[in-house]
Order: sequence, then structure tokens, then C-alpha cells
Amino acid sequence: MQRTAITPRWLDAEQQVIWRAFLSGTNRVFLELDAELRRFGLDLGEYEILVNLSESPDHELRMSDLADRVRQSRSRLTHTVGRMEAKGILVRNACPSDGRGVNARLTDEGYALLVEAAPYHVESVRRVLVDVVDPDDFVALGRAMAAVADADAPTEAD
Amino acid sequence: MQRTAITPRWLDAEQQVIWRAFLSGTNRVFLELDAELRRFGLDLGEYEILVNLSESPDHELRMSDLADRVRQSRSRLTHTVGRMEAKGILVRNACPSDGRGVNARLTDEGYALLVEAAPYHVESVRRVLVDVVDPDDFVALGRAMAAVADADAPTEAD
DNA sequence: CAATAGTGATTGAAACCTCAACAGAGCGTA
DNA sequence: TACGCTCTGTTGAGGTTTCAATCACTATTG
Repeated sequence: MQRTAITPRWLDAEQQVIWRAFLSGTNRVFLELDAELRRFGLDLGEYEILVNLSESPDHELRMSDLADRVRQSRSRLTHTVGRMEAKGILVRNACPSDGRGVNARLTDEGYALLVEAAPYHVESVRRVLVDVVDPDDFVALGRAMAAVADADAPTEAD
Repeated sequence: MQRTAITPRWLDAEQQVIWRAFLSGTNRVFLELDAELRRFGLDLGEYEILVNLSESPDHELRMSDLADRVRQSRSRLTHTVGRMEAKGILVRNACPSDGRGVNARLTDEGYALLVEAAPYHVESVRRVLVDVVDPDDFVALGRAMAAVADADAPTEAD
């Protein structure tokens, strides 16, 4: 990247207020969710792993597939899954169809933990976000975040 | 907290789609911003420290005040500021009016770094969020996140 | 004016994440 | 078959964050 001088297109006052609300609001959401999940010895990243496994056939997913779904680096997922395996939440097995692959599968204990935590988690999501936001704004929020998530990846050729 | 059984108020299908878009979208935003700031040896947390100091009289703020503004724990701020001080970005001085306090103040180098990074940062914010979201949705997003940020702290008496 | 409680900031250890390097398996092609 | 390339997943080192404990100073109380 050439760090040539660029002409800054600064945010106007309203945009800046919105942007800072975004920083504060998202921070609040994740803090509260983590705090609630901590009661179950989980954080949001681990909870998402549980959810994605629980929604898959045999409660099982390839590591790389799981990594994509929970938006974690493979390395991070390996570490996290290793800790979860040590806690008995899931197990890893060689993937039968691809010698390189590894499947992570929920144990009964892991599934039970999810079942236990989920009601409290969804209650947190409501309390901190869904219930405090105007329904129309909530829908708009969804459109906005979907647009962000689905936007083309930035070209690396800058 | 009593972990008495609660009746889950599950999210409906649309709410769930929105919630997952929120997780994906916010993740995308923060990943891109960190990637851009990395060119300057910063992450978003450090950048926010720079911004808040730069907007304060004498480019100086009490540690606790700064911690509140950037929504970091005091411990985390101490560590982060320590590293930034080692890099020459800011300095710490005893607070003259309160023997317990410590002021963090931007150095000229630190301010110069902010001036250098800011245009690229704002460009990232536009590229990943402002420019890809419908303007009306962006305003709604601001209302939603402000509502989240300003909502009463949850009662600890549950 | 002590004694006590409260506030501001730091510390160090443990937990966690990132990054680059690596090993093993599959794929393509000659 | 053999070679190189890609893909999957792991590893370990180093850096960062969290958590609980601590120290120093201020405020409050009797």
C-alpha cells in the first residue's frame, strides 16, 4: 500500500454521532452477553460454536466449516475447541471422507449445557437489544448489518 | 442469581435473522477497521484512546475518565497505555489536583500519528459501513444503538 | 484526629488470541 | 509415479485481556 496523502472525507456531525453510538451500543451488547454466558463458563465465541454444532446433523461439523460459521480464525478455533474438548463439551474425530479433516461433535454434556444456557442467552439478547429498540429500527438494523456482512470484500489491490 | 427455570421467549425467525446479521456485520466492521489501523501499529482500542485525548484540553485526560470514554476496564487501559507510553505515543503524569490520579497526555508524536491515521480510518468506516448502508437505515441504526447504549443498566438484583 | 470506607490506578498470573511456521493429506499434471 | 501446489488443521511463541489482589491516596464518620 502506498501511503499517499488522501483527502479525508470526514463524517459529518450526525454521522459521527451515529458512529459513536454504534461503538458504544455494540460494546454494551457484547459485554452483557458475555457476562450472562459467564455464569455457564462460556463466552459468546464458545456459545456460537455450541449453537452451530447443535444445528448440524449429528451435532457435528468440520473444523473449517465451523470456523467459517462462527467467523473465527482456524487457529483460534483449534485453541478454543481444544479447551472445550478438555471440558468435555465436545470431541474431535478424524473426518472419514477427507484425511485432512477433523470433525467436532457435541457431547451429550455439551448439548445439555447449551440447553441450559440458551434461555438465559436469548433473554439477554432481548433485554439488551431487541426489547430496547424500536421494532422498525430493529428491522432497519438488520438490513444495515446484512448489507455490511454481504458487501464485497475490499480489493487487496490498493 | 437463582438459576430457576425460565420460560424462554425465543426469537422468531425474522428476529433471529436480524440477530445473526448483527453478529456478522459487527464482526466484519471491527475486523476491517483493525486491519486498516494495523498499518499504523494501532488497533481500534488504541485509536479511540488517541481520539479522546486529542479532543481534550491539552490533549490530556485522567486515566479513569479515559477508561470510561473508551469503554475499557481500568486494568486494560493501564496495560494499553503502558505500551503506548513505551512507544512514545503518550506520557503519564501525576494528577496535580488528586494524588491518586494519573493523567495521560498525547505527545507530539502521538498526535502526529493520529493525524496520519485518521484519514485512512474514516475511509475504512465509510467503506465498510457508511457507504454500504442505506442512509435511512444508517440513521435508524444510530437510533437503535443509542437506545442500547443509553438503556438503564440491568439491575444486579436478579 | 484517628478509624474506616471509598476511589484511582497498578500489578502479576492465568486465560486467551494472533501470527507465522509447519505437517499431513488431497489434487493436478506430466 | 512423482512432483509441486493447495487445503486442513495444529503448534508454539509472543502479545493482549481479564481477573483478583493490592497499594496509595481521599473522603467520611464519630
